Amino acid sequence: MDRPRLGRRAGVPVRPRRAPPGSRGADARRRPRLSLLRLGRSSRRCARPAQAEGRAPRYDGRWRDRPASDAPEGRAPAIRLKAPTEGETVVDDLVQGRVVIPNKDLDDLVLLRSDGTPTYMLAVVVDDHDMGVTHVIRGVDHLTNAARQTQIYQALGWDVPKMAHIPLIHGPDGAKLSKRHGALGVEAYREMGFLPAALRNYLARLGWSHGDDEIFSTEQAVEWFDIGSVGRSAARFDQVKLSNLNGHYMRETPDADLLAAFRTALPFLPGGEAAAAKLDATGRWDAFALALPGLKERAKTLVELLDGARFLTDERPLAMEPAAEQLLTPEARSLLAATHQGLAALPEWSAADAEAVVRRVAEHAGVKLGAVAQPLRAALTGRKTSPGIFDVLAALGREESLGRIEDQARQIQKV
RNA sequence: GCUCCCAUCGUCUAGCGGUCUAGGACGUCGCCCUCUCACGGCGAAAACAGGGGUUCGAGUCCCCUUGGGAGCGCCA
Repeated sequence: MDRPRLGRRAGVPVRPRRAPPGSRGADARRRPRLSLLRLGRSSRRCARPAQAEGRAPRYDGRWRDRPASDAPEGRAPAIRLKAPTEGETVVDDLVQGRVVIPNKDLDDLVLLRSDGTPTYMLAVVVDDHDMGVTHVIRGVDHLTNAARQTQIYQALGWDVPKMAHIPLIHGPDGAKLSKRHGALGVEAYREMGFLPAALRNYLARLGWSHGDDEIFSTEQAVEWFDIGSVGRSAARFDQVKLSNLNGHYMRETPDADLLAAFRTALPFLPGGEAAAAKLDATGRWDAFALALPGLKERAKTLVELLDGARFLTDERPLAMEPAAEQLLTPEARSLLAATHQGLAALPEWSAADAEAVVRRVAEHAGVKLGAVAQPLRAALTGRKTSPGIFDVLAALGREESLGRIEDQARQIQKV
């Protein structure tokens, strides 16, 4: 099989940074191969003359061509690669194309520290070679490293694996993604209520495309993906678009599956623990399941879903949002009283039957449906917006619904 | 400073010399649907960074400018 073998992700160490001197790891890694290298050695202090001018410090090669016998006594030297000074090093990159770096700009990198432990550059090369890694895919920030590592491969006489350096993702403001600019771990996206499939879909589309396809499953992405169609320019992370995509996924996910996803994500959502406890204690999960179709239509994230479902666990008497309070005029309250009467007489409790009652109340009063539905929404949810009011009625159930309506209708007397 | 990379609507992108009066998606703005908010439907505004070439013909190829980005540790 010609399956690509990928090594560690860039930046993720596979072993302790510094293996204890004499440990197997460090030793095994430096003993046999280094004899193959053309080595330079260096003094401990590397000159940093140009720092003040803003130029990066480079090894000046002071020990490069001197015999080992010249080395000062009692000083542990670092071992550097004796890199070519002429010509150029070529990285044939699957994404970046043919990248040519002049050798004069690459200095002799350290292979072994003065304490004998290998550096990242050496370790990666040796490791990848030992593991039979065929493809190295990482961010463009490693492009220069690719050239340096290529030099090590060449010095060792090993085949260079295929390289692909993909663009970095930038923040919404165009600055590079940093801790301050939204560089977050996956857990953060879970806490924000994003579905894994939606996040994968969004991320896949960043810097890569398959014609005009915007929404595709992970399986399709795997099938379609082609490293060659990865672009070379950096993309900005757009959380609004992620949200839109997530909303799409929520709507498309079958209720049972979404419910399961919600339950597993709940402990990670802000206030989720408390909400879960409440849902468990009040036995309102059934109501939640009933309301889910209407709820998911209105939510872009699981966090919004949770918020939308709050009316299910709120307890009587409901706290009214100011906007909802305004809906409850004296006229509205008397309409609620009439609605309560009609609803209470219902032999069956269903969304359809409730709708018939409410429409009849509106008709008799000579008002539009909204004039009854809006106050009803306020009474039932304490808010100005919610899923369809008949679905709310159905989800809440007869007893709770009538109780909440009564709470508000009753206040007519007080006015 | 040196080296390398990038450049199409606000954003993600399609485009791989003629099919581009530049397509799609998110966002924005209208209209419709409607018990609210959403969803959905319809429609609109919105881009080839600038300048030189090459070519019968350039968003597509080359060069320069400008603007972004990355790298330049005995860090990974």
